[in-house]
Amino acid sequence: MKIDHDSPADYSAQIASAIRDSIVEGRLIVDERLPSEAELSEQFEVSRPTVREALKRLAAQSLIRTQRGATGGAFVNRLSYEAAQAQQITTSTLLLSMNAVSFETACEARFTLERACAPLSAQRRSADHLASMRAEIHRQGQPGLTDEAFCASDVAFHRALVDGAGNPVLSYQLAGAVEAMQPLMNMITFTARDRARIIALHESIADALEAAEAEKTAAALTALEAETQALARDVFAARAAKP
Amino acid sequence: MKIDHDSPADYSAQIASAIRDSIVEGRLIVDERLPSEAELSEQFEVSRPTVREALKRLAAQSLIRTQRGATGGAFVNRLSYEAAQAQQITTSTLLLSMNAVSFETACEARFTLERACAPLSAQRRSADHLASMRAEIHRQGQPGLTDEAFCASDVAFHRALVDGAGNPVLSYQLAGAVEAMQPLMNMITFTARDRARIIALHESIADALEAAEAEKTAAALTALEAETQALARDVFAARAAKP
DNA sequence: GCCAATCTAATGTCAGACAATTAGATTTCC
DNA sequence: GGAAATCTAATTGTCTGACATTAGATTGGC
Repeated sequence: MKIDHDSPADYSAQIASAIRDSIVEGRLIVDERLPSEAELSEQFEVSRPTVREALKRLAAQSLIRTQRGATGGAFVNRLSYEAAQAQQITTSTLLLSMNAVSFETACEARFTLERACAPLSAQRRSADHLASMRAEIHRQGQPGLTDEAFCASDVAFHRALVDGAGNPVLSYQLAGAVEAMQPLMNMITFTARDRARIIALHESIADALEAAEAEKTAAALTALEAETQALARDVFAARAAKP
Repeated sequence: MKIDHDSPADYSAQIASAIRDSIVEGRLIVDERLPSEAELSEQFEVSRPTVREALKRLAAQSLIRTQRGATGGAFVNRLSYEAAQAQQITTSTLLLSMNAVSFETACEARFTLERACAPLSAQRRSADHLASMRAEIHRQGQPGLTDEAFCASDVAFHRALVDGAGNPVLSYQLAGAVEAMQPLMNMITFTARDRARIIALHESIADALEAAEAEKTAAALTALEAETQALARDVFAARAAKP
């Protein structure tokens, strides 16, 4: 492993790339220990701080973890579903907030993906998932709930729906889509009547899943999407009218 | 912005978190310039190398970019769809390769998500998307194509299908699901007969999209999923039988 | 007024040092 | 002889101070 000392790119970026490739392509396996920083700096013919910057880049992506002490060092990290989801959510949230993505587009994407889970979830959801969903529905009906808390509960409800599909890869993929919508949803003010309609739709979703009816679940999700889109249109129209 | 000098966590990690939060929560907006490294090291009361490690962590997530020169510095980066997709793909690929995810689970997730795109894609796909799909189908029929190239073309075909839905958020979300399957697909050896069956299904998908028939598209995708799963089962069974 | 040389502020890199942490080896005491 | 305490070595985390490199801003000459 060498780097190009004539390349315009930073050494630390090159080194990080080289190591990342080794991991992705399997030359470095999970839990394997990388050479110490001193050894790496010799191998790549750069100073230790430069190597360290490269390692920090990899640590930021959860590709490695570091440990201090005698038998310490940098180890190839097993990327857990948890860590991957967290990254997904951060990336998705930023993508939406920084690119003036319309509420409509994001909402469409989210509900399209959720509808995809409906058949699997109707077939496989456990009693636990149903219980979670019912609990969130109950919470959503509590008086005095802030809009933010209402949205958070909405997200929890939908994540239970997705998890019900019993496919961890699917859960991971959808985490970003569901969670990243929350900041957008938080821009909406929900009247009591709005909440009642949403809760009713949540109930019909939970009922359909309990009855293992995929079609009805998908239909209810479509209705909820329409409701959400209409709500957002009204809010944004009102805001545009009198700023 | 201060850090906790008594915390067990690395300073550089704390600093990176503090700045990341500022970006996510909108206190730092796109293209805004961060204080110089020297100023940051004063603010946080740490040395410059420590600040630099923190900045490299953020750069690894494409949250900031740095520029040298007199008016240089670190700037909040607009997270582009491209960069976000690239991250998504890396994360998804690693997640699958490191967690012994079964072919079955990954394949199910991928096709479930793709089926979700079928209605939108049938409605909105442009001539360009159809042309891309036809071109990939043609390539897949070429004799002498390696298995790897066949898989790559398969991925390109499916990405065209997803892009046809005309929702960039959806395209971004699915990029990971589609691309991360490639290494798993590459473990399969495709006989001429296998390829012919897959190509026929690709053609029926393209036909259905051209005719704007959402149901048929979804059905063809389901058939392709069944075909792929069967193929994988055979390959893995044969490999288990005589290692 | 325009162009080239210079200035300047910022990041990129280096060298060397010390502190903190931790596992394992060694020693000491019972 | 065994267990607890201590020591040692390896490694990461951090600091200081310096120099190199880059690219915009400034200034001077014509």
